[in-house]
Amino acid sequence: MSKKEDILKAATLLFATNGFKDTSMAELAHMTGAASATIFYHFKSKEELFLSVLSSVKDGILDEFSHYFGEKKFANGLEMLEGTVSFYLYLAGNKAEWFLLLHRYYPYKLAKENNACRHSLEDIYNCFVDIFEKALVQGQADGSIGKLSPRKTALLMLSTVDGIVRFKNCDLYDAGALYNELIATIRRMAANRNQKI
Amino acid sequence: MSKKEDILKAATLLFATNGFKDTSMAELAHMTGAASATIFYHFKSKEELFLSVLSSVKDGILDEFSHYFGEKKFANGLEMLEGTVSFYLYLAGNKAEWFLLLHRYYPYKLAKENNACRHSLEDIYNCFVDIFEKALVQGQADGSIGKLSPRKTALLMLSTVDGIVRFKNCDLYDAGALYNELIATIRRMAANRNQKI
DNA sequence: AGCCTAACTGACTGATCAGTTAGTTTTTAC
DNA sequence: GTAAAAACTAACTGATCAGTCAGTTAGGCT
Repeated sequence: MSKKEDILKAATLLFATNGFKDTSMAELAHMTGAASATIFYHFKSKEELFLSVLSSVKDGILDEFSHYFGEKKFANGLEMLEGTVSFYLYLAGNKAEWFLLLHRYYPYKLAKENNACRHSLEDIYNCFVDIFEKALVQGQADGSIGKLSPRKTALLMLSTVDGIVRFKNCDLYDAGALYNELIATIRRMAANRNQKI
Repeated sequence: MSKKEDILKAATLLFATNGFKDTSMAELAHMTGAASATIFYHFKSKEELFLSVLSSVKDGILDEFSHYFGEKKFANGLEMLEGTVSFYLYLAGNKAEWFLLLHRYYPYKLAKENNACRHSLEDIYNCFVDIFEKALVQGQADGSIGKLSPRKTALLMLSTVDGIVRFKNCDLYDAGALYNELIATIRRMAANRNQKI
């Protein structure tokens, strides 16, 4: 792996665990075995480094979801919905640093004045919401899911699942212990009242 | 108001909007018209100031909820549940700085090594979850809410509502536009399948 | 008045930080 | 082989920061 990639990977971890301001370029340099000037050779400023990190996280998330939903086939919309929740939780455990980063306030604050940052965040959240929405639309077509606004319900479901991930990342509550209830709740949220579920 | 209270109030706003590290004692001093040494006279360190802020936020939240639920009477558990969601959203708008602070990562990180911080956060989240749980238990008793684990469902509902508030605070999605859908979703989550809702 | 204490302050300090400069080493291309 | 370009670095800088110190001021009590 190139030194630039090393730096990006270490920076992702540091920004995720310590935040933007609490990550020092000296610390990052020491961690990667590079001189701090090397970091400024590859990334012109700390903020640009952060933007690169966020962009690579965006690429990672979009890749992961497109791979999962490219291979996996679902019997109906409700099953796709459950698959989405499961995969979101799996990813939040497997790539914890991505979600830690997204659960910090700094990216959203930066997004207010920086277009690149805003676009990365929009891509990420659109990816999340779109998949929930697709499952809901499919489920309404095949009858496994009841009548409701797909976009808004997708947002509410993302809110629920992401909230649980945040609770876990903040050490407030254990996500694993809530898994069964979460799936059951999502089913109830999507319930088609015309059939037994 | 005493200067100490002035400092605490301004610090709450600054910590909420800029975070811990990005709030400078000099800025806080200038904002309150005090010398920076005055802040250190009242609070022995920046961290202790933050703990005082968090503790006062905790007191504020506990007060607000105890007043609301002390006065208000509900016909049944389901109505209490809706009242809880509405009041949570109202408070998130009216006391935005409290929720901005709670949606930052710093408090949770500090909580891992500081008992006072951990206890404040526990008090706040127990208050939230307890009220949702109480509504669910009452609703199960009066038949307005179906059979489900009250504690876990309370957590999931808090996760949904708080997630929406976070989306709003991060400028991702508008909470107001989702209000009707949110209430409808909460009703579906709590649904008693034995009766029309 | 005199005294005590709590509230407050201006001026300072040492540490840390992001970023620069001027230069060296390594890789690439011919 | 060599020249140019890319990768890298040690040493430095100016700014900012939390926190200190040596005092001054204001108000209550006898």
